[in-house]
Amino acid sequence: MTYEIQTIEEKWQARWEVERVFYVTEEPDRPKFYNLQMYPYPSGDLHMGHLRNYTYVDLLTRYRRMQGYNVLSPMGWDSFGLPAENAAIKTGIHPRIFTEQQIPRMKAQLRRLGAVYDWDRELASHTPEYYRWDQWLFLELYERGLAYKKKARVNWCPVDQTVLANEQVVDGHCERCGSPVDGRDLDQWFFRITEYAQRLLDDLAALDDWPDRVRTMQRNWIGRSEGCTFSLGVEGTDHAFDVYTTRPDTVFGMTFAVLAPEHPLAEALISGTALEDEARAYIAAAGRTSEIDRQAEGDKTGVFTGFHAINPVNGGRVPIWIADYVLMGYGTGAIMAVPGQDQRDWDFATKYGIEIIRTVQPPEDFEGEAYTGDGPAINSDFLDGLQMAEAKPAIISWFEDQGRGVGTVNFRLRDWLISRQRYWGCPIPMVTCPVDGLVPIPREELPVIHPDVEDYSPAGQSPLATVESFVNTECPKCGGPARRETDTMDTFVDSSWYFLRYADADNSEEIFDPSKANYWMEVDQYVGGVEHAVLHLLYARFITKVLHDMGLVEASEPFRALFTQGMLVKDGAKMSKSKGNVVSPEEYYARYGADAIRLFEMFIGPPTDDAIWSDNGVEGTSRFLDRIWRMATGEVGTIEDRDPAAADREILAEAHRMVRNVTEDIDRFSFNTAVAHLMTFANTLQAGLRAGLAREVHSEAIRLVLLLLSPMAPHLSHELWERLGHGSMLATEPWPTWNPDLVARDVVTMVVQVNGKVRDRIEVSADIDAETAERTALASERIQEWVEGKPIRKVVARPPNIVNVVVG
RNA sequence: GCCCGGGUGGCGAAAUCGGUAGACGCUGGGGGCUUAAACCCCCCUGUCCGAGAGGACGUGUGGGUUCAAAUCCCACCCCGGGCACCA
Repeated sequence: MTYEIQTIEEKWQARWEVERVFYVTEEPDRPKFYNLQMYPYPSGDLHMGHLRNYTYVDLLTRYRRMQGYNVLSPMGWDSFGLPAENAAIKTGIHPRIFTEQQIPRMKAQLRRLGAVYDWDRELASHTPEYYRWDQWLFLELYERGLAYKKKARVNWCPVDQTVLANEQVVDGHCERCGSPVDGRDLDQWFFRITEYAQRLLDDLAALDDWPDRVRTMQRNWIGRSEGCTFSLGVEGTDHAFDVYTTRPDTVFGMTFAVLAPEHPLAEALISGTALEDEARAYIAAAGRTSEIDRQAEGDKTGVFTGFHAINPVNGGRVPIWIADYVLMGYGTGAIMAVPGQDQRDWDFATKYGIEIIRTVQPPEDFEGEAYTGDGPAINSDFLDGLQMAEAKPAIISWFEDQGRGVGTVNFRLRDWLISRQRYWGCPIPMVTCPVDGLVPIPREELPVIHPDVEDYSPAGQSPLATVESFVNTECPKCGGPARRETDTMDTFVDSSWYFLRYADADNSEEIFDPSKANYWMEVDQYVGGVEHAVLHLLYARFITKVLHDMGLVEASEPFRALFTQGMLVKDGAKMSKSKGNVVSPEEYYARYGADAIRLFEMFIGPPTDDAIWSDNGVEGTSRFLDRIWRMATGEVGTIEDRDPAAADREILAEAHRMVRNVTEDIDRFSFNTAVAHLMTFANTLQAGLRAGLAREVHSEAIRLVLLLLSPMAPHLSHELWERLGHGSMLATEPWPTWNPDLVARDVVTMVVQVNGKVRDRIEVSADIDAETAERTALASERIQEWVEGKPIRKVVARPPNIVNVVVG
């Protein structure tokens, strides 16, 4: 080893910190760049997969800094949550103690990688200084009617013993622990995200620096649909119920109607009838089944109520059924069933022998299933002959004229359930008073600190409920005895505004100073995993819009550009502690140093793709860095004190091409090819040095290499920069520019094809015109051999790159 | 089922606008340096034919458009992800 990696890395890590190179304040006259990674849970140990992501962000921080931006790159901890709590249950150690042991370890590991942050802005969501503003935010939402408590069927994780938001249920299983989720009816707190559904949908359109994939996922999750809600009367009673449909044009084909088992009318209708027992048994069975078990498509069940509804368009009698394929939580919890035009209704009708009427003309030979395609309408009276796009507005107008229905919009997005029956989260600042009902804690009493408990184990209710001194309190309104809310908030509440807090992390008077937030927001580049596409990223957009509406921040979207990095894969699985396939960086730090690891992580493949870890890849980037060191320090070839010759000037031109290529590649997040361009130039430079290189060209080439390398391999670049006598700190140097005159080529290789196959390559002047190119190509002996004896049909010349001769 | 991605050497990959397929790196092979080894340096490394010059083939499969297709169009196969009884 020609240099002491460990010593150098420690030296520069210390200097960046001591000289506060990456600590920033608002400077209104400078362009700012807010560079942010999703703040991590402080798990303690970083593996190679984490390092990849931290390196991307650090690279961008350093790159934008050199480009002259006032770069904010803060770091903090998503420190509430289940891992600390589960550790506490096992060991009895307080989650706070556990968490606060992990944080310094994580910090040390980030420093070890050479990642730089403005640590003055460090925050941790488990601290009262932070979560008092969660509570403040909750109260603001409560007062605006955006936080409310209601009894609802919720997703219950039997292992974690807590409720989950819809977004946290994946394939019917708990997103965290993977166990199957049950249904439960509980009194829970919700945030009214549905009120923002349309805005959350509309504003997606402007987020064009987000991956389409994420935008599509959010669009689907929000799930806007346009249709019609109309009322069905129940024959022989005063009852009526609303149904929602996206296909009102098929209303003439309704042959039955369905109520969800939980629909209030279901109980009212069956009560006291002959079918009562059977129907009640069905409803009870459905109630025990979770929504997940109900999702067995094709195996639909239901029970007839004995009642009929009247079709408003033609007075037809249709039976009313109760079936669990209709969900109470969407639309009106009741539907008109049109088996001819809807496959689910078709399946149900077929099973129970219900009549099927087609109201849209299916293609010839189409039978045996519902036809869901476009018109023309048939069997539909005044709609006959219309296509779907004409029939829908026509029938909606008819309903509206009759006063029986109205065009409506529905969203699949449900309100965000934020209550959690767990200890290690932010307490909800509310009390329940027997006199005054739900009463908010006054703001001046915040934060509501959660007390220590004996037992962290969840038991169907929050462990906080076992602490009498916490639960029993006074009503802030009447002073009488009252009970505190013992649920805590979903940790996604913490993470839905932390990026605003970074703008003003120490503020003890307000959640943040709007003028500071307005300087830094929006986040210019956000980096994180795609797994948050409909969780964190949707919640953060929602809360940002609420804070915008409160007048606290001008931005109505939090993240201008989003970059979702791929995962690191080993042995066919994502690198993770639970899979037992993590590669610890320690050994690699010791053998190759942080720079070689960073460079390999950048070189391994496209950053948005998953990448497969290979043990000897670091070897390659380490060799490259060693070579740079030797070339910079004059250990390779000969450096000659003379004026540059043609060969030297060509190497300088190549250096400038490297500057252009690397810059353009970093700008388009193609870090792997940026590294490749540095390697390509190193090969050129090495050949030049072996042949003998003019000193001034050597110096300039090395200067450019170090500037370009510094965001990726900062330690080695800084050390060489200093040793070569530059008095400045490399990190604060301006990013290099390239000279277009040098980059331009005088002579290029022109490819000559015959019938599309490459037959010759000719060196030509770069400004060759089409006619000369054609003449030159045809003059080539090799081309003449291929053309000989055949008529030339056509010559396509695209100077200076290609000429294609078409013969025969 | 619907909606997105993707499929290129032994491996990771590149090809930014339809214009030299395989840059760069890894692995492997040959050679140099060395008493020897490591490091380092040079050469080769898509498949097939050929002593070589060179030629044929080649980007999941089958068609098509074009002077020219990894790239565009149609159909299909496979892999990954998202949504999924949302009326």
